[in-house]
Amino acid sequence: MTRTDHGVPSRPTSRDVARAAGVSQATVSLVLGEKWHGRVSERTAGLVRDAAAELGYRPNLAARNLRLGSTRTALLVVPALTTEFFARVYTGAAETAGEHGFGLVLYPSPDGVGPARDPFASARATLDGVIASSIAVDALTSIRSTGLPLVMLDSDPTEASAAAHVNLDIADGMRQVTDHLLALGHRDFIHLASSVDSWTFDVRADALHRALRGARVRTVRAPLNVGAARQAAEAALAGPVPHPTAIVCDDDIMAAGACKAARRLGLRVPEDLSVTGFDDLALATAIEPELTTVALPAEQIGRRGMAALLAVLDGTQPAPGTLPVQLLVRGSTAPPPPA
Amino acid sequence: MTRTDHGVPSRPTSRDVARAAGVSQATVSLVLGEKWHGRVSERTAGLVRDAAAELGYRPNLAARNLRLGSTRTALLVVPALTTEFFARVYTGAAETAGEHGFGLVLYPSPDGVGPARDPFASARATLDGVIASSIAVDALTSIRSTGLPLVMLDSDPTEASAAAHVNLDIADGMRQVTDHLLALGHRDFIHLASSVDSWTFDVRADALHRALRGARVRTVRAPLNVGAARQAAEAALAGPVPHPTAIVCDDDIMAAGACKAARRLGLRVPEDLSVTGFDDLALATAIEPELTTVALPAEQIGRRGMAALLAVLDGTQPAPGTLPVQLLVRGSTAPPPPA
DNA sequence: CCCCGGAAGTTATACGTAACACTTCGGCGG
DNA sequence: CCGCCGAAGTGTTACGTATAACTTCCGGGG
Repeated sequence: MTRTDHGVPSRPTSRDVARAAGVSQATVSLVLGEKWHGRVSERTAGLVRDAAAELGYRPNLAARNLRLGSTRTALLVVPALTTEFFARVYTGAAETAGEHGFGLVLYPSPDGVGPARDPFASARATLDGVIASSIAVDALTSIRSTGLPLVMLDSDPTEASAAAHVNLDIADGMRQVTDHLLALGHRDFIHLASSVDSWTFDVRADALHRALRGARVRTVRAPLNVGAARQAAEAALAGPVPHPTAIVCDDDIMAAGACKAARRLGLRVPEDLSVTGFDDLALATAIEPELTTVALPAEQIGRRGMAALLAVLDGTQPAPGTLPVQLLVRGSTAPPPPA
Repeated sequence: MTRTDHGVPSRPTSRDVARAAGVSQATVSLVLGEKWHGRVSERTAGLVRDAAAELGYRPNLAARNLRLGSTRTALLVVPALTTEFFARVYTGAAETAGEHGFGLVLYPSPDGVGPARDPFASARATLDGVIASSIAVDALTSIRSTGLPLVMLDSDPTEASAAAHVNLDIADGMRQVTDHLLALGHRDFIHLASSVDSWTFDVRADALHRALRGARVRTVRAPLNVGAARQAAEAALAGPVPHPTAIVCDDDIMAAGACKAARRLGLRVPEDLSVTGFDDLALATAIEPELTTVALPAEQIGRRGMAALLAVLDGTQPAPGTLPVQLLVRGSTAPPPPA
C-alpha cells in the first residue's frame, strides 16, 4: 500500500507493485499493459504479475484515462427504459463494444419526453463517443455541445450533427402492415398514433398515409401507455356506425390498449376489428389474441451503431445502413366482417 | 486551444482559459470551482467566466477525477432491463444522486442469469460506489474484488460484503396474496415459481409455503418469460382432476403465461381459476382480466439505496430499512368454483 | 582489441486539475 | 512611521499512469 501516515489502506499503485517486485514503475506498466514482448524477460514479467496479484493491484482508471486522453468507453442514450427494445439495443451495442475492448454506459433520458436534462449530469463518465437511439432532436443540444462523436440510431437522417446514422426501414414495416390489411379487404382505418415526438413515429404516420391514400383513415393520438391508448381507442370507436374495421397502432403497447378498448365495446378481435402493433415486444405474445406486429432487429442496430462509432473514432467514415424489418402475422388480424 | 503544432483543434484546458483571461491557472480553477468568494474579485471572476465561455471550455473529467480521487459517480447493477421495475429503481436512484451532485451509471448484467461477466469490463467508468439490485450472490464476485462500497437492494441481508442493505417486505407481500386467496376460499394451489436464482424469489417461495402450510400446494418452475410460463402452467393444470383453483405466480410475466395456459385449456379466469402476479408491471393491466398483483415501491427503493450509498461514502453508517409493499386486488381472482 | 547492436531495464516527463502555501500590496490602528 | 492584517492572486506540487528516450550490460564480428 502507498505510504499513508496511518490508517486508511489506500489502494496500491503501480509504484507499490514495482517496489514489491523489485523493478521500476515503468516495467510494471509495460508488463501489465502487455507491451513487454522483447523488452522485459519472462522471469521479470512473472515477478511483476505475481506482485500485482499479491497486492490486489487494480490500475487507476482516472490516471490511465488522463494519460491516454481516451477512455475506450461510449455512452448509449435512450428515451426510456420501459420497453425491452432499448434493452436489446444495449445488448447488441455492448457486445460489439466488448469485442473491441470498449465499455458502454447507459443513460436513460428522463421520461422520453421534454428537452431532457443534461445527460452528462447523470452519466458523467468521461467518454469517447455517444450513441443516441430514437431520441428527439431537441434532446440533443447537450450532447452536441460536448463535441463528442455522435452516432444516431433510428433517427432523422438529415440531422447533421451526427457523424453517422444507422436506421431501420420503418417505412417499409408500415407498408407491410398496410399491405397485409388491404389484402385482407380492410378499407376503413384508425391510426392510433403515439404523441411522443420522435422521428420513428413521424415515419410511421407518413408511410401509413402514403399507403392508404385511397382509403379512409382517422388519426388519434395518445401517450405510450396502455391506459391512455385504451381511452383514445375507445373514444375513436364510439363514433358513428359503421366502425372502422382495423386499428393500426404505432406500438405494441398502444395495440394492447386498443384490444382492451375493443373488448369493452363488445367488439371481438380479430373477427369484428383487426389490430396491429409495432416493435414485437414481449407484450405482443402475452395478450390474447397475440398481436400481428412488426419485428425490429434491435440487437443488430445496436451492433451496427457501435461499429459505426468505432469507425468514426478510427477516422474511417462508415457507410450508413438501413436494416430491414419484418411483419409477423399473428392472431389479431383477419378479414373485416361482412357488411 | 493548446499549442498543437498544427491541425487537430484539441480541447481548451484551464491554462488556455487563464491565458485568455490574463490570470493564472489557479485562479481559473478557483473561479470555476465556485470556491472563490472572498479570494477573487468579482471583476476577475467575470473575466474568467467570459473567457471560459468564449473558448467553450469544459473541464477534463479524467484529470479532475485523478486529482480528487473521486468521481462522484455510482454504478447501478441490475439483472435485466426487460422489466420496468429496474427502470423505476434507476429513476429513483438517479434522482437522489442528482440532488447530491452525483452521477449514476447503469449496468445491465447479461441475461440476468449465470455468474455474470465482470460488470466493469462493460461499464468501466471510474466509480465511487456500487448499488446492486436483486442480483444473484454469485454475480457479486467481481464487484467485491474491487473493494468499492456496495449497497444491495432486495437481496439477501446476510450477505456480508455489502456495506448496507435496503429491502422490500417481499414476505409480507406474498402473505397478503395468500391471505386474500384463503379468504376467498381457495385450498388447492399451484406455485408457478421463477427458476431464476435470486433471493427475492427464494423469499416468495418461503413465505408462500409458510402461509399455506395447511393447504395443498404444487410447485412448478419456469424461466421468466411468457411462453415458458405458459407451458409449465399448462402441464401442471393438465394433471388429474380436480384442478387446483389458484395459481400463485412469482411474477406478472409468469402470471400472463398462466392466463394463456388457462385459456388454452378452456378454463375461465377468474371464474374457474384464480391467478396472481407479483411486481405490478404495466403488463398487469395490459391483459384481460387485469392481474391481482403486488405493487413494489420501485422508485423509493432506488432513492433509499442511493441515500444509503451516500451515507456510506460519508462515513456515516445508514440504518437499514425495509419498505412495505401492497396487494392490488383486480380481476384475476375470485372465489373457487363450487365443488 | 574495439566497437556495435540487441536485450533488459530505468529515468524522466506529460497528461489537466485542485488546492496548499506563499507573495504582494494597500490601508489602518497604535 | 511602523507593523500587521486582509484581500487578491500566483507558484508549485501531487494525483497514477504510459511511453519516449536513455542507460547498462554482454556477446560477437571485424
